[in-house]
Amino acid sequence: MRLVIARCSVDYNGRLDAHLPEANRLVMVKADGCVAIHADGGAYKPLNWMNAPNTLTDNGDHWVVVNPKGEQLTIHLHEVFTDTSHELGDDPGLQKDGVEAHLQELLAANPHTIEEGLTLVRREYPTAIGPIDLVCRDTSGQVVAVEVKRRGEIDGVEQLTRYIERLHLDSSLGAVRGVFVAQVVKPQARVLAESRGYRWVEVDYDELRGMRPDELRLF
Amino acid sequence: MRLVIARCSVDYNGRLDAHLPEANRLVMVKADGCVAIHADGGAYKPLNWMNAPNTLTDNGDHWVVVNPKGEQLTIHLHEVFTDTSHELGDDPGLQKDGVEAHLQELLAANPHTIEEGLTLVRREYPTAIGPIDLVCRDTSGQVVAVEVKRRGEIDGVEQLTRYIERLHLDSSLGAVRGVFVAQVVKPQARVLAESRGYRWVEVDYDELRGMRPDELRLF
DNA sequence: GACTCTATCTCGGTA
DNA sequence: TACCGAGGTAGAGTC
Repeated sequence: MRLVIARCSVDYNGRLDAHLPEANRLVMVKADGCVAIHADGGAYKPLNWMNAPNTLTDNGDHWVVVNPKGEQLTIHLHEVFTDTSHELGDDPGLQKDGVEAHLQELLAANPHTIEEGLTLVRREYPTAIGPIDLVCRDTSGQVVAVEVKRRGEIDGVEQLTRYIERLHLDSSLGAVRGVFVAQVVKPQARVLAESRGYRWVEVDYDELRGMRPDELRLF
Repeated sequence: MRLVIARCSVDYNGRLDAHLPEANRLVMVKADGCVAIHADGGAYKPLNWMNAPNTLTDNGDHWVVVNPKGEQLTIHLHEVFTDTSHELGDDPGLQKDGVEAHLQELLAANPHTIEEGLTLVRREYPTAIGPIDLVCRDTSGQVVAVEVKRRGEIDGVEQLTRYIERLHLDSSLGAVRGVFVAQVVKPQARVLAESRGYRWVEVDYDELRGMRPDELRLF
């Protein structure tokens, strides 16, 4: 990793055009070739960047970084304060817990928390346009398509709509009902879900995590 | 900006739980307090981070960063290789050109480029499910809902569909027609737009930019 | 390679 | 502040 502290100006021409006036910044070049220009604030996102794969040409007072798509980043170095390099080696990577996949697992193990009497038919039910998070049956035997989100927003309802359209093509399933499940369902998503005739349900992640899968046998 | 190169391990507990095993990395602390841990690869995104506002407690061999929401980042420093600080000062910020907002402005000033005789009723027309980019009237007086995208893809057509559904609830507007506008309309989006009965139009950004708003008086 | 969907998305705007 | 939509979204997984 190469770290350059410099007074610089930057131009990006690619998916859009962007310009950075002259100022002091950090230019970071990683081992995989990707380049990022950081100001001394503004979260983790750099002001400008170019991801790998790319080619960096060092012309002394300015660097030109181009990628195979023809996007171009030009860094003018007006004054270099420090320029250091460090060997970091490979990274073992991040271990995550608590993302949507986990929520979906918990709900698959406890479908009654979505709706009393609901039983799981299949998780990741395959369709031509992608897998449906959960397919269940209710107490009356009707098929219920469930879309799970961590945060329930409008495009999740669109997703559910596409899946239900798809299931309706399969006449063997009969009428299919939709349920939209999330930790939080946003107002706009509620309106849209209701207008499409879907129930929406908010679930508590921590409560679910505390449950044993066999709790459903109590019902 | 403080830059620490160190062998470290990291734990994040907040919106999810995440753990980074011991390895050599860059720890970046910006003037606004935000912290980012970078490996020597993997684009510009850090492995772990904590945005401002937060408070950093330096306990020597480990740092604890907490934010007002109760999220917590713990950085264990097993071996520090370098630890440098740099005064960068404020950044003038990025100037962007060519984003959707700009395209929408240009089209609002020149609705006739979407369709001859079209006149603007309102930009960012409010509905319960979000604002419609442009609402216009055509020469026959019919209301036309316009969705503007930089890149015309399928979800833009879905968005337009939702808006038109919504406008149909308002009987005072009469029948509403839809037009999908983008610099490039992808094949799948064309098909979907046509099947829903919407026109789609590709516009030239550079040409629009060269226009004066008063050009529409010529028509 | 193209498509789909998640994300500690980030970021900016607005009510 | 919360909510909503755009993004040079990036990145992972699947087909």
